[in-house]
Amino acid sequence: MKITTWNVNSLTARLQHVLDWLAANPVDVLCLQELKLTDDKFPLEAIAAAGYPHCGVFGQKTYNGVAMLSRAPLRDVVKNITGFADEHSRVIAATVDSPGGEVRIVNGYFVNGQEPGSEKFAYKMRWLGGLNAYLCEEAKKHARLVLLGDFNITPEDRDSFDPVGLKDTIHHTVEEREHFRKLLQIGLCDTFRLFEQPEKSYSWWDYRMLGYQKNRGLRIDHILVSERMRGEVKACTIDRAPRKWEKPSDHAPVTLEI
DNA sequence: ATGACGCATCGAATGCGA
Repeated sequence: MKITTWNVNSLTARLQHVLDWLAANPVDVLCLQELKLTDDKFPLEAIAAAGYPHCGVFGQKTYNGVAMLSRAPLRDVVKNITGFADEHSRVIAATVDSPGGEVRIVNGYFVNGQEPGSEKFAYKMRWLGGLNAYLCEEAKKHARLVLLGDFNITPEDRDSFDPVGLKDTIHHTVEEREHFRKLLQIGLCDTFRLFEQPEKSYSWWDYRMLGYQKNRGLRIDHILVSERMRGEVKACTIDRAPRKWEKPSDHAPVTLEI
């Protein structure tokens, strides 16, 4: 079974890329972030025609918005973080059957935070606190749990192209990394690091200043799995191919194979 | 230090991303 996370930076602008990518990579579940559209504008028909008739959609105008596209039915779809009031559409969770039994998938578009010390950064910290409490409860209910999405956090220095120059800046602060570590303490593990990976592996590159061409990137899109699933993980890979296409998303898709 | 690129917004200049 394959599950993918991809921040598409507007599904309106990226629908053809999504369809092209799915045609070449027929994964079981595709989790999207930054739809930047309302539910009524979600291209259900085109996505169903591509083989994904089961969609959980939590859209929002202009910003944010997440969705889960699945070949198999989704059960118990829950939007946002239970117990944390949020104006933004940032999280969607659902249960799907897999060969190893059912899996609970939580798909998140984590808060960016803009700048340490800002009001947006304070919101990021509150949001991460809410997410952690929510996942503690989800972990109790679901032995097989996947948390994936755009975390907007580099877990370690090796996940950034310039950990020295960018020290303590957004995505690199001690506070953000502490929150990431607290997710691991629930029993989740960063599946990308279960395997040998190329040096300087990133999932996002700035549009500006030839970021991709110079591989000036960050690894901020992650797939974590619960303790129970750790032994099932066959691979976790970043697909850089669509980042080379015309008018790409600035993020690459990341795929878990179990 | 700033801006660079891209996307969205009732239509142009601005907010936001990371």
